[in-house]
Amino acid sequence: MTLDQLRIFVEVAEHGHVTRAAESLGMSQSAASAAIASLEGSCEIILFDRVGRGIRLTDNGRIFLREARAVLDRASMARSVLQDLAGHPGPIGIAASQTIATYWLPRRLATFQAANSRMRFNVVIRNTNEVETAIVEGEANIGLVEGPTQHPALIRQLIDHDKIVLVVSSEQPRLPLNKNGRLDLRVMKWVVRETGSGTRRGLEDLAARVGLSVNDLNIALELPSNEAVREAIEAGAGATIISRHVVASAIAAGRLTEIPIELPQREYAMVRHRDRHATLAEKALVAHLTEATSQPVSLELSENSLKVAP
Amino acid sequence: MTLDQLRIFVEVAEHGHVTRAAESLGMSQSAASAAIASLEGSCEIILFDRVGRGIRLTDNGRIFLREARAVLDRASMARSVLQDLAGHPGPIGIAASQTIATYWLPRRLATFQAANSRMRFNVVIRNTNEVETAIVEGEANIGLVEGPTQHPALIRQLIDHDKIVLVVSSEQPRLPLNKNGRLDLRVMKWVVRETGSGTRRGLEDLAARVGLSVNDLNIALELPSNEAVREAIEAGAGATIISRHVVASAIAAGRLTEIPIELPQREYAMVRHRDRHATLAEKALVAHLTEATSQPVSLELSENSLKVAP
DNA sequence: TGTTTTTAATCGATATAATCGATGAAATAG
DNA sequence: CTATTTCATCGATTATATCGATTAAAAACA
Repeated sequence: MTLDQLRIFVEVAEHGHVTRAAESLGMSQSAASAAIASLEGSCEIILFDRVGRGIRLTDNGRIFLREARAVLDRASMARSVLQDLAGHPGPIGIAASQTIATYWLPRRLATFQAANSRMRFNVVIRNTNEVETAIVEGEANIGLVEGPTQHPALIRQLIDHDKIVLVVSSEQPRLPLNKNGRLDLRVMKWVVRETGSGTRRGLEDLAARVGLSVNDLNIALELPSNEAVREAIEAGAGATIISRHVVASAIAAGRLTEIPIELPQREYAMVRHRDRHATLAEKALVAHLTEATSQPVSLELSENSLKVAP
Repeated sequence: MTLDQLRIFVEVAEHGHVTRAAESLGMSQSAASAAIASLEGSCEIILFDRVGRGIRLTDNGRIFLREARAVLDRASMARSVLQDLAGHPGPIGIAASQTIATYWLPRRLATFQAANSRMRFNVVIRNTNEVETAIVEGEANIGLVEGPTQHPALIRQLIDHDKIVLVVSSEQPRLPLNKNGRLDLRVMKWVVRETGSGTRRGLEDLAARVGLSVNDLNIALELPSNEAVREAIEAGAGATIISRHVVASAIAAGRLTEIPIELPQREYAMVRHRDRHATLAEKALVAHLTEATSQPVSLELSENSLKVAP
C-alpha cells in the first residue's frame, strides 16, 4: 500500500471514473487501472464493481475510502510541516464566515500580506457550523466564526466584536409596537440567513433572551448571503438583524432605517485545532489577527419585547 | 514523500543509526541512506546532523518525526481495515490492566478464541492511565480498565464489577482500631501498586471517601504488580486493598486474613476510540466481552474511619 | 602515533516496479 | 449495425529502489 495508490484510489472513487481520474492526476488510464488492481490484489479485496463499462465503489470500497482520505490528509499535513520547516510555507487555509470574510478579514489580510509578501492564503467562505467541521477535519488551518463553537478539539480566541443592528426598509418603517410602546418580535416579518450561520444565530439568541423560541418568529424569507438579505430588506420584505458593516452604506444612503434598540455585541472568534502543528507562517498570521481586540458590552432585556430608544 | 521513506525515516530516527535501522528493516544500509537523502532532498531540508561518524536528529527532524509517525499510524490503521474487510483480520490489540489481564480476560478470551479460531490477539498489560493513552494513540484497539477515564475521545462501556478486599498477613492481624472500635486508615502501613494503576486508585478513592488525602496515608511500600503486593503482605509488610481474585487462594490457605469491612465494588470498563473504525472481528469481540455484566453495590461510609463488620 | 574498527555516503550494476501507448473486450448510444 | 466509450491487459520503456562494494571520516585502541 503506497500513498500514490491511495491517492489514485481516492481520485477514482470520487470521479467514479478511471479515465477521468487519471486525466485529473496527469497520468495514463492504464497506470491508474494498474494501481487500483494492485491495491485490490495486495489484500485480495474488491473495491470497485465493474458494472457495464463503468465502475462503482463497493460497500467495502466506501468504508476504505474514509481510511484512505484520512491517511492522505495526514500525509499532506506532514508534507506541509516539512515545507514550512524548510522555509517554503504552503498556503494557509482560512475558513471564515461570510460577514468576517467580507468585512473584517480583507484589510487585515492585506496588511499582513504587505508585510509578508511570500505568504499565500486560501480563503473559503463557510457558515459558522461548516467552519467548525473544516477545522476539525483539517480542511483549513484557521477558522473565523461569529457564533459559539462546541467541539472540544478546538481552541478558541476572541479576535473582535461586531455591532449588529435591526433594520427595515426606509419606505415602510411602521413598527409593530405593543401597548407599552415596546417592540414585539413575534409580529414582525423577518428575513434571515440560513441555519448554521452566525447572522441567523444572532436573531435566534436575541429571541431566546427575551423568552421566545425561533418557532415563535415569523420567518418570511431565508436567503444565503448577507447582501441577499439586505437587498430583500431594501425591497421591503421585512426586518432583519445583521452586522452594521453590511448595511452601513444603505442606512447612510437612506434606503434602510435602523431601529434604535440595544442589541448585544457579537463576538468574532478564531478557532484552531488543538493538536495540530502550527507552521511558522500560521503562528505569524495568528499573532497578527489576534492583536488589538475590543471589549464586549452588556445588554438589558425584558420579557418578549425590546425597549426602543427615545 | 512515500510511506516507505517515512517508515525508514522513523526507524533511523528511533535507532539514531542508519545501519541498525536498515538491518531492522531488512534492507541494505545504502538503501536506507538513499531514502533519507531523497526525503531531505525533496524539500531541501536537513533532518539529521552528520556528526562524527554518526547522525543525530535536528530540531526540524524531531518535529517532523511526530508527523511521520502520525502518518504511519493512520496508514497502518487503513491497512488493517482493508485486511479486515477482505476477511483476513489482523490481530486485535488489547491493552488491559494487570488485574483484568490476569484474572478476568483469560477465560473470556479463551471461550471467544474457541468459537473464532482464526482470530488472533495482541494483549499488553498497562496500568489504567497507560491504557487510556494506548487507545487514544491507536496503539491498541480495545482497552480494559478498572478506574475512571477522562479522555473525551473514548467511549466507555461497563463490562463487569470486582469485589475488592482489605487484607493483612495472617501472622499479624492486629488491627489499629480507634476508641470507637473503628478502623483508622491513617495508622495502618500500606503496600500499594504504582500511581496510575486501578488497584492504587481503589485505595485513593476509599481514602477520599472518608475525608483523607493520599498524603495522610502511611505508604510503606510501592510495588509494580498485584502478585508482588500480595507477596509483601504475606511477608507482613502491611495491609492493602486489592481485588479478591488476587488473594482468594492465599486467604483460603490461611496465609492472608481479610478484614471484613464494606468496600465499594469496582467497575471494570471497556474503552474504545470514538472515531476509529471497528473491524468485524473487533465488533464480535466487543459483543462477547460486554455480555452479562453484573450490578454495582453501594457502600456506607463515615468520617475518616470504616466500620468493621462484627 | 599508527592501526583497526565503525559508520555513513557514494558509485555502478541490477532488479523491481511504475508508467506508457496500443490493443482488446464489453457495454452503450445513435 | 456501427461508432463510441470505458476499463483491463499486454509488451516495451523508463524510472527508481536496492544491492554490494568502495570510500572517507571519525573513533577506538594499541
